[in-house]
Amino acid sequence: MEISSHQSHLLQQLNEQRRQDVFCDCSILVEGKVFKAHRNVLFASSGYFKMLLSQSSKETSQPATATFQAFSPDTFTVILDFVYSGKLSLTGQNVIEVMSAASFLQMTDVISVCKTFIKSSLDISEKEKDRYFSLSDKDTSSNGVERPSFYNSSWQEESSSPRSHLSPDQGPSIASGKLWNKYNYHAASQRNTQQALANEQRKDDIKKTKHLKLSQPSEVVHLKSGKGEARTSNASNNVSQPEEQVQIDAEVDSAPPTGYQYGQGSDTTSRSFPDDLPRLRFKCPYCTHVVKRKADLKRHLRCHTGERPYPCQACGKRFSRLDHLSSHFRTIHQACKLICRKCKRHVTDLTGQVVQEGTRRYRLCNECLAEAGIDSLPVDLEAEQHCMSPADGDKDSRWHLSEEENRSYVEIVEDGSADLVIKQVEDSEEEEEKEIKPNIR
DNA sequence: CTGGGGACGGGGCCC
DNA sequence: GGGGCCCCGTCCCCA
Repeated sequence: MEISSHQSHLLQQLNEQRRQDVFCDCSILVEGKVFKAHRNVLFASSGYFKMLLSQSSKETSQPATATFQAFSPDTFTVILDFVYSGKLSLTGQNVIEVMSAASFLQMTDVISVCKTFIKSSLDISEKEKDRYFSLSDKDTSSNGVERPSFYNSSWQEESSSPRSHLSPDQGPSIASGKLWNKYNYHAASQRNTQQALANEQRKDDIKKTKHLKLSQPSEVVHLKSGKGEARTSNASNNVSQPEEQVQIDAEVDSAPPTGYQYGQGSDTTSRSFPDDLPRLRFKCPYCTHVVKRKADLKRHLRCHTGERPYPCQACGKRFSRLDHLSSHFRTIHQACKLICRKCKRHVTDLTGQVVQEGTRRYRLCNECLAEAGIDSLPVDLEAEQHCMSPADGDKDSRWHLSEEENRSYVEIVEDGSADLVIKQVEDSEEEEEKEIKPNIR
């Protein structure tokens, strides 16, 4: 017979004990603020504490102490409240730091919840989501491509040293292995619930995976994109992880590095920062990347979550960043490069024309145009209309041309290629920008 | 095999 | 502080 209320009652009691400092045998110092807790509870809730406390378990007579300055007391309050109540008080303001702290403390459940929170908070209109998902649905069943896992190494890098002497074969400690499996489970289930990624995404993922497998910089530590991920993929080869971590942090905390220790040497229980260390960094919970601004982290997180909130209205391709979309749009659909695609010569409005191929546009100089013999072909408005339609057929996301632009069109369709259209260059590029930009959001 | 084009991630700057 | 934009480096694909 099972009494369902027992667990919550027990947790309530423990929480009560914590509040009243009864039987608390553990102190956590976060930026000067002391939190009291029970080592049993911490041990059961956090991979970090599990490691930490198992390390100091021999000295149970001594009250355990941990010091953190990697996150704020407010953040730790949220974490600790979760530990003792199962309730996570997330807000748009604290989610990044809570996730970062959870990552440090190896609390995969919290990370998962934060992830979900961030996903749902990302500024994606429902319409776009629907579009995205309808695109993705086609491919859901076949989306068997495993996305690279980044947390594994993050764990190992952040698991400050007690187990770092393990040989690569041994992999993470038993505890971490557990966590890792659990995390995989979450990641997989989340992937299912958040819908599969579109074809394009899959392709990118495959690319990433390939990339990860190819890159094996085992010693050099970079904070650059790709490298960090590559390193994370190389988790089995992590004998030098602690050193890397130190190097990363030294690099990250460009402010006086002296006195800043993180997971090295025997002092695994504390991280000492200079008091005046500027808190100008946001650590990615998935990899070792650290950025200066929260907005940059938000941007960076998309490369892990696969979020692509910016669809190209012309071809349907989705981008994780608006500037990449803009760049793509200018390059592919606006023929912004004043270079003849064939002879690579500089072209102007007078010396060249814009050629359209499907939704793609580029420039050709008049000579190459004549050479190609496509200046005497009939106009095919229907084909033009067709190729102007967005790839996914979303009527609301038409990418239109300005009235002026349409007026100035001289569309010529090449024989056998219904998509080839030529437009006389007016080079009202600034106007094009004005006209089209609002649509690319 | 190689070079070009495009995608993409990071950093920095400006507003 | 955040968004937008630009530049740069890297990677991948393809002709």
